[in-house]
Amino acid sequence: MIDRLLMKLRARDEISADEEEALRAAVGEIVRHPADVTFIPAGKLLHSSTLLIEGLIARYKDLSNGERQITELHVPGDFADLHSFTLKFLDHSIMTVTPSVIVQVPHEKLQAITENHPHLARVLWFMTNLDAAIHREWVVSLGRRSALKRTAHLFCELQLRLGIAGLATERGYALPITQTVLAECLGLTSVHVNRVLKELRERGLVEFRSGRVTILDLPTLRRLAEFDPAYLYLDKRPR
Amino acid sequence: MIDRLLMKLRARDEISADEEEALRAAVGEIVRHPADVTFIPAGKLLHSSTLLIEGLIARYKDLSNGERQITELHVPGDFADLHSFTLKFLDHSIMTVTPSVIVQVPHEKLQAITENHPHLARVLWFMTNLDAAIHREWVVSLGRRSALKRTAHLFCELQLRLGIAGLATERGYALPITQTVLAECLGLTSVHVNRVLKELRERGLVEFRSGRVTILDLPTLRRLAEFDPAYLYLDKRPR
DNA sequence: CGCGGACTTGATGTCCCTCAAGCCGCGTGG
DNA sequence: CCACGCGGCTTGAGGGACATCAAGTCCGCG
Repeated sequence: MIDRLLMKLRARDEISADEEEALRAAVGEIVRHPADVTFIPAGKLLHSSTLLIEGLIARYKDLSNGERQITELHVPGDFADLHSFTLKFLDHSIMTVTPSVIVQVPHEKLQAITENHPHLARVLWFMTNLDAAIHREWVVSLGRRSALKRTAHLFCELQLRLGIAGLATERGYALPITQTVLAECLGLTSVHVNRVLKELRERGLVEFRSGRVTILDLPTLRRLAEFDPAYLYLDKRPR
Repeated sequence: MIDRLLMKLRARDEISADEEEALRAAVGEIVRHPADVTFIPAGKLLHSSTLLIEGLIARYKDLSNGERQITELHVPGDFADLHSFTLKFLDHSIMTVTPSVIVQVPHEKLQAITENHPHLARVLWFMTNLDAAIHREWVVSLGRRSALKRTAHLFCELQLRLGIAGLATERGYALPITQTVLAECLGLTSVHVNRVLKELRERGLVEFRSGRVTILDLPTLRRLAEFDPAYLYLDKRPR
């Protein structure tokens, strides 16, 4: 059940059998949500963190004019709100993008981990810092990259992150989301996302159709996006 | 020396005398840097974290065309790279924006804190999560707010964050940076920042001149920016 | 006194938004 | 079985926000 989490962690650091056991012992029962459900509203007091097992979920903020900005897209193996352990409530909401399977990890179990497994605690801290690194890359994309490069960059990021979880190859991956959701990630309108997707397709770089990303030319796609995976910290050194 | 850090922490949680002592014992010697110096380049292996005592420093990423995006602006009392404790190296660089005074906190001292002061460790973890929350708000600004609102929002954010450190009032604060640096925070050109500043001034909301932000009408400024300070977590509850 | 960096302003250009229409696939119900 | 509605996708025309290019001003400093 926590296999994808372990894959994600072990892509960055050693996790002992003992630590693995501690993680397994920490997870609660399985919960299923249909698509498009906000299951954690901003500001709500939280007592557990959400580990995504299957599906796609998004962190987002609403604006007064009804627009929405997604601040991070989560893939299986991600903690969607590990940071709620120290924050207690969130400044943003969390919704399912596709039908999803999650498990809850009570904060008291996390607390126990911080007390009994200092290295694992550091790894968990690292995971929240990894989210922050992803945020920073999105800041750069939104601030300085054109719509085309920004979209290409997101496809590159998801290819790597899903790849770690065993859910993507160099050829592509399932991404069953609408162009509107994509637009909410990219700070664009769905109309413009549509035009950008057309151009990426016509350039022979990547195709996004019927819930699937098909990568046609990864090297060129990465060059276009100026994609440097360093921010995903996919090296293995002690944390 | 770490007074502003303590102010920042105590705006969010109780810090015991014991914990205060542990923090004081952790800081190394004082270092001074002139303005506009990158003292932590991206990718460099780090063995200590940087606490800003005086001045302004920025986290930023360079792009291939020579442009730059600042991902966070740090004020006195902020750790600029507390996250390097778990990341080991950074995905971005850190530079001084104004002449600055910093102290280094060796990672081994942070490690000792995590082992001997679990609550303080949680507070430090919280601090890195607070940075992530600020990143998210910048994502929202860059993705969905107009240049005018975005600029107003940044002035509101800095007013609060500097206020906690005792460096701002409701009337304004020192911000000795150029319009170009402001533009690098806001994902704009300095030319357009200039026009935006003019409009904010003419609307009677805020004035930015000769290194100082003078707030003329804080309530209206906040309303324009749709500024909701929840993301700065300025309530006091146990972490 | 002259130089350079920061700021300011105007003219023009472009990227992306807005508005609008049409299409397609799918589920629902007569 | 087809009509219809609806959400998602697609495309065109026009507009607006911000970028680019280009001067020119202001001011501190050697």
